[in-house]
Amino acid sequence: MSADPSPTLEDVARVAGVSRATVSRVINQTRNVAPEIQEVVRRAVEVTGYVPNRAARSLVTRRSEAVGVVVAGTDLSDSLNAGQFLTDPFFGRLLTGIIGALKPRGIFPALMLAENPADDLAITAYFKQGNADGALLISTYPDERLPAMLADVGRPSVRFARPAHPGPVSYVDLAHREGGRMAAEHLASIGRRRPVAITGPLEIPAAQERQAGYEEGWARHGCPFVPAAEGGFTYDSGERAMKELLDRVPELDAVFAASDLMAQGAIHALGDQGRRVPDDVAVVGFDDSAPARLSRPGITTIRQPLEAMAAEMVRLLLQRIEDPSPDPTSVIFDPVLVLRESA
Amino acid sequence: MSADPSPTLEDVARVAGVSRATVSRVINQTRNVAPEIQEVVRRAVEVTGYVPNRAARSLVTRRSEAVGVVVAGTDLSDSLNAGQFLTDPFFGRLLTGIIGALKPRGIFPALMLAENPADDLAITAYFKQGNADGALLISTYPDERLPAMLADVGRPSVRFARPAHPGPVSYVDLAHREGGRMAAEHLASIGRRRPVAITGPLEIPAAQERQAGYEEGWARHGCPFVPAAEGGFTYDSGERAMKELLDRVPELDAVFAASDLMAQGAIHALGDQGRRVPDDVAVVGFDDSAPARLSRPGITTIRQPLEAMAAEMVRLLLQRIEDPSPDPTSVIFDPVLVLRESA
DNA sequence: GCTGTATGGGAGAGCGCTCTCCCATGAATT
DNA sequence: AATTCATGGGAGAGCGCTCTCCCATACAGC
Repeated sequence: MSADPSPTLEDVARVAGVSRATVSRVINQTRNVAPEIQEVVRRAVEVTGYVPNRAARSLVTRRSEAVGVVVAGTDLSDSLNAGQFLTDPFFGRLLTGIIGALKPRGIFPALMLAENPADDLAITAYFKQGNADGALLISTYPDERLPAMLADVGRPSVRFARPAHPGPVSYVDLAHREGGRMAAEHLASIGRRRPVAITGPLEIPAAQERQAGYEEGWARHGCPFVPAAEGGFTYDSGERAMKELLDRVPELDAVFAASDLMAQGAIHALGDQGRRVPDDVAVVGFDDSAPARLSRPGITTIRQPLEAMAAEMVRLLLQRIEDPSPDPTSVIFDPVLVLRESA
Repeated sequence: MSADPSPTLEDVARVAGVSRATVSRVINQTRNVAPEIQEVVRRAVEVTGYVPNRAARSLVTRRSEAVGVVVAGTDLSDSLNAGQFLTDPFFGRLLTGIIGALKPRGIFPALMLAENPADDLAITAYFKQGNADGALLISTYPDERLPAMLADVGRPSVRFARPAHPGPVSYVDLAHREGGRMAAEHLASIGRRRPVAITGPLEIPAAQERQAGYEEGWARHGCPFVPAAEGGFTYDSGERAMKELLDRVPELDAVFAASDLMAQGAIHALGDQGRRVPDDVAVVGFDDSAPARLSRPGITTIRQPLEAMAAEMVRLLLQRIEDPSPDPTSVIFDPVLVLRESA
């Protein structure tokens, strides 16, 4: 069963009675080969159990047929934090989407965590060695170094979320502003009039835009000012922000939290103060992550089509690997309002 | 900055004024080289920005210096489920541990999901092509096919958790029985006398052993029979099992749930019935995952040292890649009781 | 008939490394 | 002084592919 010296093209050629070149042509469908010879070759491949040697092929094609998924962002150097990031449902959906989109090409992505500048260097070296042809970057915080470093070693990258500053990187993003607007629209449509907001970290463009859209939406409904507290996307920060807002705006009846986790924290804080959700206060989250689906009450939220976005990232990257000449491009996806119990 | 034609060994040799072989020796520290020449070579590497070409090296060494992490288990074909598995905190900790242990070697693991037999084939082909030297297998359910398939193509694998049937695979596991025993011991030590259990799926060896240990522990404390309900490791199944047990054994005062998620579900069910935790009923979970830490009350649990286990998996795999001749080995880790509020 | 042109196959160079030989040198042994 | 031997360097083969040439054949057009 296990042929120790793995068969080579030469072996297949001998069995098929043709030259190495012909076998290569059949396998790569790179030029016309007479149908009957194709058949013979294919049978020989079958018989020998031949599988092309990736290293040999890569050596001449200068392609590894591999891609890397780089997870960057907050300092993950304490393992707890890193574990939590990998654990983030948001990330899980994205990664699953990436793996699924890569599977038909027989590619399995290499996973890397970029926690500090030393990691950036190691990752760049990894790409330069030719271990992977391109990178998919996922980072919660705008990260400018890697795309440029990778571009320097001739490796294209596609980023999830728009970078803070334009660079040599394509990206896929959500229409965050539109998402915020949808949240306001929905809350207004169910008769709420005293909105507040729990924003994400405002140095993140996405957090800014969600908030801007939300405010814009309320402005249209005659509510020019929306009290807001800044959170950090986490459960605890949502809880804290909610407490603060309850102090500042006791009469509030609607909350938009820029992440489901913060929405969950907010709902907890509301419960502690005896406010019922959604009767007293309606809550809308963002992401449509597991907490939104599973917690009680289920959280009405703005869904990011992460699987589709992941597939698009893959498509963009493979395209740029194929032909690096065109400029980086970006694709923006529309969010979807998902109704549950909280609003 | 970006040298389009990446420098080769030849280039470095020319700059250093030595032969290709000498440069190779310095880089790989493979034979004695005069210190002053080493210095010259190292400077030449610096100057040229040389990085060895992985493909060329792999072609001759027949090593890819890559490893794969294969996530197998329940049918993940619906993306929801798969996303959830990647999302599992258990998995996140393990994966983080693996990545961390691999990092010093400059290896970034390729992530693969094995959802069905076709995937097994694709994964095996991937390894046979020489894309990776060995596999780390993580599956919640005993999976027999892959280790043998990989062994057939000459790739060692290390599994997380003991396989149902012995095979050509090393593994790392927890002393589950001991964990169950610890849970019983602790519950008995705080004066509980009416224990019940929510087990994991009993076709899983680990679930069986946790339960066996738990029963053994109680037997020592004069409680030969422990009512049990089977769950599926999930939140919902824990809630359901708890309800069933409350019906069957209304006087219960202690619960051991074979996963933190089930413990969380159980606590929820207990709350619905007006039972206070831990005053009326003490609850012990298993894993020490995020839910155990973050939920209220915090769940007293049996911790798996997943990071250490992941590091050991990596160690075992690299060792077997280095020298495949010795038989597969296994390493068993001891669990740790983590005290929180629930018991 | 001869040339022109597809069509399909083979020969062989060469991708960038590693590693086995082999050789030059100088120190140690006799 | 002659021989052995350890030490450190170079030459060059070859890993398994791809791909550019080149050539043989078949068939069309004149």
